[in-house]
Amino acid sequence: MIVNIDDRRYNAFVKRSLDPTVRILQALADPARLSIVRQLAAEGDVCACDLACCGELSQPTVSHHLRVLRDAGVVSSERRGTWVHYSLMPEAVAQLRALANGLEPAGPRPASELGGRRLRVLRGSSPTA
Amino acid sequence: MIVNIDDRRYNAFVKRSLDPTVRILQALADPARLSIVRQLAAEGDVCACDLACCGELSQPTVSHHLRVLRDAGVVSSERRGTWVHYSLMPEAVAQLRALANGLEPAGPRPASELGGRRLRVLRGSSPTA
DNA sequence: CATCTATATTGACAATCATCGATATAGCCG
DNA sequence: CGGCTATATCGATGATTGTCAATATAGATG
Repeated sequence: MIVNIDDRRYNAFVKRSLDPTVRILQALADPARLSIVRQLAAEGDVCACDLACCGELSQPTVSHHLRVLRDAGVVSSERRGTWVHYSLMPEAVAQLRALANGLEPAGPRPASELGGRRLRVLRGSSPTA
Repeated sequence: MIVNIDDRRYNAFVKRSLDPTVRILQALADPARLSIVRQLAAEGDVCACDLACCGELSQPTVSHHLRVLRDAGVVSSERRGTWVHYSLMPEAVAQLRALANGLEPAGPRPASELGGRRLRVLRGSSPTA
């Protein structure tokens, strides 16, 4: 495979598309989409035509947001006749909760435990000292 | 104030910048920034020069990400001599946890309870019927 | 089949973003 | 002061995104 971009950009690209937690966060990081997700959480199973954000955004835009959410695994869709009903995927919520848990007060620990390395060897004393 | 954009775009703009939860999600929705935040959660108080992502990204890019995180209230910074130490803000984690809690299994409820409205009045039977 | 409604797709466009190199600022030390 | 290190800012650039109007698709119904 021949790629015309340098390794840094390529690594950033791969990283961006692969981490499922980042995919979920990206899907939620929009006011309209977060609003949709909140409504789905509150009402459980909502027809696309009943989404509140429809009042502010055009129909194609809402459809686009729903696709982003589905592609990220945040919502699932089911066709019922003419209508399409959307619901929140519990796995996505679990993933979000897991993230919040993982960010919880691990508290400061001596850096020596963690084997951290820095860019260059420093002359003076370590900043952690 | 004279604005040259239509109301929809303006509302979207206002919404985007105001909701603090969205601001936090936007800050976290990047592989490099999530990696930084995870390292801060694990190590508690990290000098910028000890951030692992420094190995993959240029120094200005890391600095940019740290600014985004600080502007969103996700991290705080403290200068110690030559170095700047970053740490996670507990309020941001709490906000994330609150979001996950709010998205928890509210379960399906009859739409009539919620007073939902739809775009147009339908001819046939309601999709929720 | 014809028509209507709900939803999705396409194509375009402006805005935002992630990234970098170059450069500036700030603190340490000899 | 002068050089060195750590960090921030600037300016540019290519990629991504949010939005819309126009159009297409799909199911129901007459």
